[in-house]
Amino acid sequence: MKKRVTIQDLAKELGTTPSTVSRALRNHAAISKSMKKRVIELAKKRNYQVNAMASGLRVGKSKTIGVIVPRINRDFFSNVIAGVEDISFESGYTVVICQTHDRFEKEKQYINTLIGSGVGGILVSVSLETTTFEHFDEVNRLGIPLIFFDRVSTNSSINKIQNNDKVGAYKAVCHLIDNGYKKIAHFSGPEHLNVYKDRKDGYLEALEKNGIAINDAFIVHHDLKIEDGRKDMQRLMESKNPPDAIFSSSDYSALGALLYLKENGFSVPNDVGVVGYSNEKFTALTSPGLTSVDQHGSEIGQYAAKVFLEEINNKGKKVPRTIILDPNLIIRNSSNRKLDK
Amino acid sequence: MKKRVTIQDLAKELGTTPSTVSRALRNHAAISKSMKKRVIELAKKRNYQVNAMASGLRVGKSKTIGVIVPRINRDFFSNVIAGVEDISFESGYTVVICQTHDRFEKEKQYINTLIGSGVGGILVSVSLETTTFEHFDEVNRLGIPLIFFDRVSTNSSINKIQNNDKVGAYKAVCHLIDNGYKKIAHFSGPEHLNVYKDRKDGYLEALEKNGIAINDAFIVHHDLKIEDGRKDMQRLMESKNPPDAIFSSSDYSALGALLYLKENGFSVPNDVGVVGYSNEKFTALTSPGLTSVDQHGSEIGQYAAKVFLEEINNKGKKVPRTIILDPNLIIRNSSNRKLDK
DNA sequence: TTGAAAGCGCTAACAA
DNA sequence: TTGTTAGCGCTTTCAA
Repeated sequence: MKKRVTIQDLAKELGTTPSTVSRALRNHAAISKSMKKRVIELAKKRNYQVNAMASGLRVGKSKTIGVIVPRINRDFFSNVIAGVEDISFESGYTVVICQTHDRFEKEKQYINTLIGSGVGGILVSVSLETTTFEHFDEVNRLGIPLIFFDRVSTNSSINKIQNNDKVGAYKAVCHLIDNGYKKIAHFSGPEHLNVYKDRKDGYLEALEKNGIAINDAFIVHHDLKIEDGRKDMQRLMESKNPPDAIFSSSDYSALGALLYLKENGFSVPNDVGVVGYSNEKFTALTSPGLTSVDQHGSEIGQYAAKVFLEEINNKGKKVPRTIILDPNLIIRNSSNRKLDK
Repeated sequence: MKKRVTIQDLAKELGTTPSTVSRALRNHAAISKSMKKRVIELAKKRNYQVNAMASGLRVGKSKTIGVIVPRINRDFFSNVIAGVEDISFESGYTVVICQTHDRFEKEKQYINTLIGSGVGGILVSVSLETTTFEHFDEVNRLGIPLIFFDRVSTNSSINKIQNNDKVGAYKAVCHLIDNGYKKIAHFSGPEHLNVYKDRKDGYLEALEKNGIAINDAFIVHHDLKIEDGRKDMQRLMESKNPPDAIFSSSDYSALGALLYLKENGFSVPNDVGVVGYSNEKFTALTSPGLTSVDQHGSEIGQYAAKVFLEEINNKGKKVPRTIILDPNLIIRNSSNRKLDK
């Protein structure tokens, strides 16, 4: 169990000093070509690996980006992460992935851990349970670049990368209306999260614009899990006035609804239309395929990383950026009804 | 943009020294109760966060575990990660997740980055492209605990947590035979990976034990993606001697096969039976549901983290552990044929 | 173009 | 039970 090779070891072996080696390794302008060559060759030969803790301690931060997401096994978030990795890799940043499992406490802990580990910046999509944002104060106080994506803080003076969820929902509901559905219910999540609020607004606007009265009984708030969708679909279908379509803010509760309907003899899309949100991979595999809204995960991740790099480069200047993408409706058979004219 | 609070700040404010504060924060036995109380209270009040870079530099390593997986959006791997998080969290370790996207180069880079960042240990499931293991030499040389899981090195003197893939495959193929399938083809991955080799061995053994001749044309090696499964299923079905069932080492290529069959008028399971591997969530959602083999992702992750913690505690003593779990066959309709007697 | 020296924040051996 | 001191490996200012 030998010790790791340090800059000192290299300097000694080359008959020079740590500062020169350090500069050579980082391609400093003042170092001669020949010295750089010697240093880099020896470093490779000795399998030298820069000690990120020492370097980070010295410069006050490390070359890592922390990404905090609710869950990594959602296609949207894993696409975001891949997008972040693409961009940050080119600039020599390592991505540290943290999943909160939608718990507020976990989110706070990760923020503190990331601060403590000296991350260069933090990209975050907040947990379902997050209603307050004081835990980000310290990040700002320390001047650590902070970029929200998807589920963002309502504070306007922050960096955020979002989908236009209202437009996504609007497109989805108009599509249902175009297919002849008139009694469209909606599964929504906690309203303190912008994404669910905006999708609900899109739903409401689509109904209004098309002259369809809003029925409060058709608006259901739950945690958007498969079982939530199943249970609430059952409740709605067993009610006196059942809906003829469901627009869910999540593919998961849409899936629950779809499963309930199929298991109970309803035809989808003929009896009931179903539309989800996020375009999870499984939406292409259900029978019928589940219409959904694609959120450009990879692009969101790339933008988030780019905004981070901008912040790093314009250090000092604070010009919060907001980037909003228009999501795409992906039409599958769960909502594609043959209209009987 | 104020500086972060340090141990020195706390010491000054309390009229004591950094070492006392440091010890109090880590609950050192020699510090009085009253001092601990004062320190901890002030730390909380000032929102003190230990500087992991300074601490790590001092003790030679950080309280993080690096987990390297091929992809985070596979249910198996995200379950493993959740398992690792469960255990390591209790011991104050942070989990750093790295995905190689099945690239050897990425794997090497992450190993070096993790070494450089001073991780306490590394848990790894190697990439599809990994055929050599020299990139782990430095990890061992530095005495950093290294635990392989699922896709492991063939070296015997290492820690590894695995499923018994041979048994999993054996169960799957026997199940097909029990359902009357006689011409069972197999999709396999690169043979240098233990998991694919073992699953193939299980497949071969099941055929032999049941007196079914092995047909080399039924054994297909590819990259196990959806498109691979689709293409090779087409090739097999269009051949002179098509199979009546497929056992795939991956749910993804099994899905490809299933889609091809459905799109081309074959009945699954009546004409052709299909069994996959890994019990991805989507296997419950296809029509028919895809029979698959569950690999206990969460348990694997928990064991891996536990073995890591053991290594840390028995520092010096090297007693490589091997833990092998028996996977479960999850029977769904893609292989559940009504036998016509 | 290179070197000397200081110090980032923390921990631990040794001292009191 | 607490304090003093040195130093982990690196970067950077200042000097040469």
